[in-house]
Amino acid sequence: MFADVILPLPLSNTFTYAVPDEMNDKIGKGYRVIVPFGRRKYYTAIVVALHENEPKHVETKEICSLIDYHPIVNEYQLKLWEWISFYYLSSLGDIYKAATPSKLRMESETCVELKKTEDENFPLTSTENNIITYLQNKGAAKISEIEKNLKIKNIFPHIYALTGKGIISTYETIEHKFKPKTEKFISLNREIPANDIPALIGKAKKQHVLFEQIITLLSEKNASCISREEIFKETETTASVLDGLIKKNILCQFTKEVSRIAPKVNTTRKPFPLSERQQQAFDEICTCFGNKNTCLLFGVTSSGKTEIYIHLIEKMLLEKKQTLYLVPEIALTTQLTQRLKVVFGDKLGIYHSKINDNERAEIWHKMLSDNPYKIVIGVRSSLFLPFRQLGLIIVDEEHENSYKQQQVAPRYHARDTAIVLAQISGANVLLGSATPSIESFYNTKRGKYGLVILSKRFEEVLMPKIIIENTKELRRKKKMKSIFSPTLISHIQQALDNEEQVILFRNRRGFAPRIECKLCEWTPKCKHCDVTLTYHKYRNELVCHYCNKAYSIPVECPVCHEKSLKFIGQGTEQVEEEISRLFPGTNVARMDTDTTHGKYAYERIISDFQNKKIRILVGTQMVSKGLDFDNVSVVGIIAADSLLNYPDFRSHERGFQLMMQASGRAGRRNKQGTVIIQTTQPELPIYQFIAENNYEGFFQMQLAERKIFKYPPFNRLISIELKDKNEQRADAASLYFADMLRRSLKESVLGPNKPVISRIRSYYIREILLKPENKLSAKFVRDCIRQTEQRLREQPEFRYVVLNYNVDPV
DNA sequence: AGCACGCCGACT
DNA sequence: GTCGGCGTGCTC
Repeated sequence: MFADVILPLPLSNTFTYAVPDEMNDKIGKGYRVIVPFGRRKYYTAIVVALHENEPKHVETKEICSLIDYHPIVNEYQLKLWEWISFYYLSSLGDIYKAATPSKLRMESETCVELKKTEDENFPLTSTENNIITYLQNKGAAKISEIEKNLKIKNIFPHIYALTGKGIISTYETIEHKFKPKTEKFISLNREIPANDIPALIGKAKKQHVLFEQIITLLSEKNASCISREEIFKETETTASVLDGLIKKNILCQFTKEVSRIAPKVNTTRKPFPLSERQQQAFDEICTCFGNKNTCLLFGVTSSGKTEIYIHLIEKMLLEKKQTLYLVPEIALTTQLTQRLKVVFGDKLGIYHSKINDNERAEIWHKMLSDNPYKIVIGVRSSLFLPFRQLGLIIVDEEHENSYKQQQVAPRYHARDTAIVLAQISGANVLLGSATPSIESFYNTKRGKYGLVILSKRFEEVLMPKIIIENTKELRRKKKMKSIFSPTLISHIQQALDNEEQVILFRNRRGFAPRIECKLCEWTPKCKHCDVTLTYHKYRNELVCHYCNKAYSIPVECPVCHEKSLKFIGQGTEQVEEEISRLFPGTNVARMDTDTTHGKYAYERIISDFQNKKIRILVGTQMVSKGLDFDNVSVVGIIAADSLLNYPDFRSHERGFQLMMQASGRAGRRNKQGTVIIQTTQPELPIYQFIAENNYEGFFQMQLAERKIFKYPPFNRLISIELKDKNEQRADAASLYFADMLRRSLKESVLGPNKPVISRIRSYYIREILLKPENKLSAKFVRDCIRQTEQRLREQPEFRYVVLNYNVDPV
């Protein structure tokens, strides 16, 4: 028998291995196996097919070992992988890597050991001697470990040389990366009668105290054992006192496997009853699922969407089906998870980027077990978990661009992938948003998705008042004394006087977007990327936001030697500084990627703001996402133009969503909030739509534009990126590619173009944009692309040009 | 992706 | 002469 397997490498094809006879009746689809690949590497592969067709032209190797007794990836998942690979033009290996926790994929490590000591017949180099000394001290060691500890670059030739001389030998080890977590537990020694204990402890006072405390703790918990950690937490004792009792055999210590994901608290409440309007929406959603797969819940901010989700999940539980609740990375806050946790307790699993890999593996195993999570709340990648009985996928904030993986393959969109996963597993999808994406709303218009609307805020909280400030006019009249308009300043003052809070937006981090020479307008750029550098005041450095390289501030202009350089534009840092200057003594905090690096930094800022320790919060888009504050009365958008001026057809959609979401932060019960938008182009229709809270109008305007310019949802979009360190080669390859592609896809091929940022990390980039009409089948378009890729690779000079596809870029 | 192999320039 | 860098090719 032969098995086709997927390897965790960016290779598009599967590889065929011979199944050893003794594995014949144990192996199956979705099982993990260890296979040799290449000269000396072993990988964890996934079996995707079993058959009897011996591959021609290549000799098969044998599978070394079978890891599982049950499939670790089910049929539904493999189907989903296939679809992603096809639709997003990515390799199965990349998908396998993105889908599974790395702890489930062990890899081989070559170890070396000493066979005999030095032989005079062979003189040794100094590096070789170092290796031998290391092995004499350590015994056997992994090659990677020697390489790291002795700081040897490219160690393999040395290892070969030593093997050749017969001094060392090598062997392979495969490490199980996933280790269950263990903790040390303490219990009483039942064999000693309670009466004897005081005598046994003798005159050790602290031990007496501790012993009594442990007895109390055990009876409180009604348990027979307690972890060491907990003893130290609950009492004032030290390890030596505890160990004293263990030594006297009064207490027993043992190791126990514990779960990393076990919930610490487990209180549950019943879901709150729905309001009349919520109940109506709930019923409409259920009816909609009767004849449609997907439904869009269009509900303004704080209209109580979450409570409706909770009731839908409850319904799924009754039907014994699982729910996946997808949220954008940034929105997965303790606020939301706590709210679900109190209702669903340990039926709920949480899956996001900050949990470590051991926890991920544990969640995966739990999903495979007989008692899987009934509900998983998670980010993009939780789509890949092994659900068994998926009934519902909720995609909250469905318009969020962060649902699309952009940087690395597979570049999939979680919302669209969720819809496919639901089709495969017979589930429904509920999309939720206050500002739906143009695509999704269009899909409701043409009847593909159902639509349910919640137009009132929960408990009659008023929609905020929106003021559009013309900063160009104000500047001309010399009324702008800072980066804030007088109206904004007076509103902030008023809010502070009323003990209310303020949020200020600036869609750019750093102090000033760039610096410029006063005389010749020279601007410093990154050496490796084609972008201007951003000035960060607190670090006193210029930083490239593409590759993160930092530069020191130039003393003078290298072109004209002028000594004075000026700052152009304002970033969040400058907004923070200005506000502190204008309102001295007020607590101001800044939230952007620079201030939220630590593990809890983000949470800390949020909770400080909630506890009103912070009065004014300055930040990038981060502050607009999925947070509920009940005391914010003023939201200021400092430079709205910068949201709209991107050379991208989606910039207005994004700007609209961002400003609407930001407005949603303002307002509290019984009091209308105020949103102040500062712009130099108040005449743009988008501002009118925002001020009137008119989504439909904005949607119609966008739709008309997209139709004219052939953008989604009327045409599809695939961006093809070609990269090379040699600019001429990048040019030639992209021209060749575009010409070849035009033969089959004609005028839907645009470019090649030099992108706005045409060089990143020393790679020259060219972009070809494909706008195939909707009537062309996805298969036809992808076949054309794959064929063209093959032609390109047949040209020797283009073999190593880097090629990336981005299907449905956002 | 890794890793080997082969070619080339540059140092003890 | 050998060390280390980089281009090329292959992995069932």
